[in-house]
Amino acid sequence: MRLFLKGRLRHVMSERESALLDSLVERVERVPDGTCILERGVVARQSTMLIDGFISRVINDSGNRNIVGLQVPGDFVDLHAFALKRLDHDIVTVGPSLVAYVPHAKLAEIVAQEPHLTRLLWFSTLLDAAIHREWIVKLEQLRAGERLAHIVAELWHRLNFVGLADPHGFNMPLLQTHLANACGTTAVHINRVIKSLRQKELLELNRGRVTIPDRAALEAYAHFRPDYLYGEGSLFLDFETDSTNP
Amino acid sequence: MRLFLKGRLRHVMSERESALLDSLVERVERVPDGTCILERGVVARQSTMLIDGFISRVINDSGNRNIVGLQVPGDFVDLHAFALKRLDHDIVTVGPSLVAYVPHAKLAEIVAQEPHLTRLLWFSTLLDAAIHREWIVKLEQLRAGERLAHIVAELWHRLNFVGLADPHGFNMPLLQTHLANACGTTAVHINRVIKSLRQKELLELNRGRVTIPDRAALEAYAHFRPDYLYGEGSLFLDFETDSTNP
DNA sequence: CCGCCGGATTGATATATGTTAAGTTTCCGC
DNA sequence: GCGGAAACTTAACATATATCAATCCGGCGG
Repeated sequence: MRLFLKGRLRHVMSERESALLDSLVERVERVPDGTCILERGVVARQSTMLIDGFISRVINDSGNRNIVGLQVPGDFVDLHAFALKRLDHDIVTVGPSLVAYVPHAKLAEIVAQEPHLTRLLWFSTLLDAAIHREWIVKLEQLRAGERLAHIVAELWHRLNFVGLADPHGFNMPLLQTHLANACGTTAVHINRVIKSLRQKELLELNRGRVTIPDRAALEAYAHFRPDYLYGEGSLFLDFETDSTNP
Repeated sequence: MRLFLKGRLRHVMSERESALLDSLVERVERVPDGTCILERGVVARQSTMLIDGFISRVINDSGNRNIVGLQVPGDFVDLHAFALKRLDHDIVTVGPSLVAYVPHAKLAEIVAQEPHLTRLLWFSTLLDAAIHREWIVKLEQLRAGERLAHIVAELWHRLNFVGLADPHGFNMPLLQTHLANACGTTAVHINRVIKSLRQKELLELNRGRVTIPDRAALEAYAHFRPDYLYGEGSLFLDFETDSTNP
């Protein structure tokens, strides 16, 4: 779990807290592509940390598989289920992944005894909410090409936080179908849009690999501003104000 | 603050906890229409409970005022700011409103001493996240008319939880411009869509008042399923499992 | 090596929505 | 009650995207 909040608030977590978090893991498991780890409406007794691979948040409606969020390594994917108990969406792997499970009983002990760590966990779930909000803006305001560029820009930054991006792109298991579902458009149209971005030399997309020739140009095209990701030195500066640290 | 989580988890909150929450309020204030209560990027030292009126979550981008969420009485609007410290969006009143402020220092004490109540507060922020996700689905999948119907259906349920809806509609200060910004469309188009819904007898929209002739029909049209709102008896059934209650 | 299959690509046509512009109604201060 | 601003309404036209249909391509099992 050493990737948890890396690039974000890792520095305000003490070594003791890090070790404590590690000790919560009950089981590590390799899961194949397309596995539903936690289903909408089912009572959850554990939450999942993503160690390797990609995970999508999916809401099914009248046959459509809408992707409402994407998770990368280091994300405490369904920590939401600790407070919500039953999720409103499915948690589905994209590509083979490695996950770690943390029982809710142990999280309850943390909440009872570790206010500072509790607040960090709470923070990490609200980070997801901030990302949701940016997706809403993206869907309200951008057109398909810009939406795709926005998702790619976001993924680059989030993967960069955990050391999985390089200056010219990153590896990614998402198919064009997934990207279409995440952009609120069709596979046919996302394909046309990819072609157009390729011609503009903003983006190259091959099986499993995204290439970004000029990241600044891509981000400008996507109206992307990274501050909502709460990376170190951006929106989040002074966590310790009126601290709950013991 | 007696409206907080009403219709949702109010029943798992003890009288002691309710009184404790009430005691956190430092100041109650009447604020006029269009006031920005908390601005993106500004360090927050208190959070706001909405007592009366409406509040919008707004993200400005290149001149557009995108509404990424709406809050109704009983909502602990910017509780997110307690864990995030700086918000990624603005909190803006729609119509004159009555709000109560809770200092973060007092919330920090709650986190340190009241694990059960902490978890309820955490829950309420994740409820916002669940609503964000449903908005994402709405924007990905529905067309403008269905989006508008969806927002109206959602508002009816949320207002109903706190006793502010009636069987045939509710009062609402949102202008057509607001609805357009929340549906990711233009004021001109939202107007066309309102006309069409009126003709279909699904919706009547006058200044300050929404009339719903046939709620079941409206919800069917909007593909609306209320379970993501975590009303009593829906997704959220057994909060006390592996409880943190002392 | 062949054939198959899932994913990617391209084309033609239909539809929803954006844009611009002009008019109408409602509200509110004077 | 009058004048003006703000909100709402309608129209004509431009464009992005959906839909339907066909083809292409690459990996993989036989």
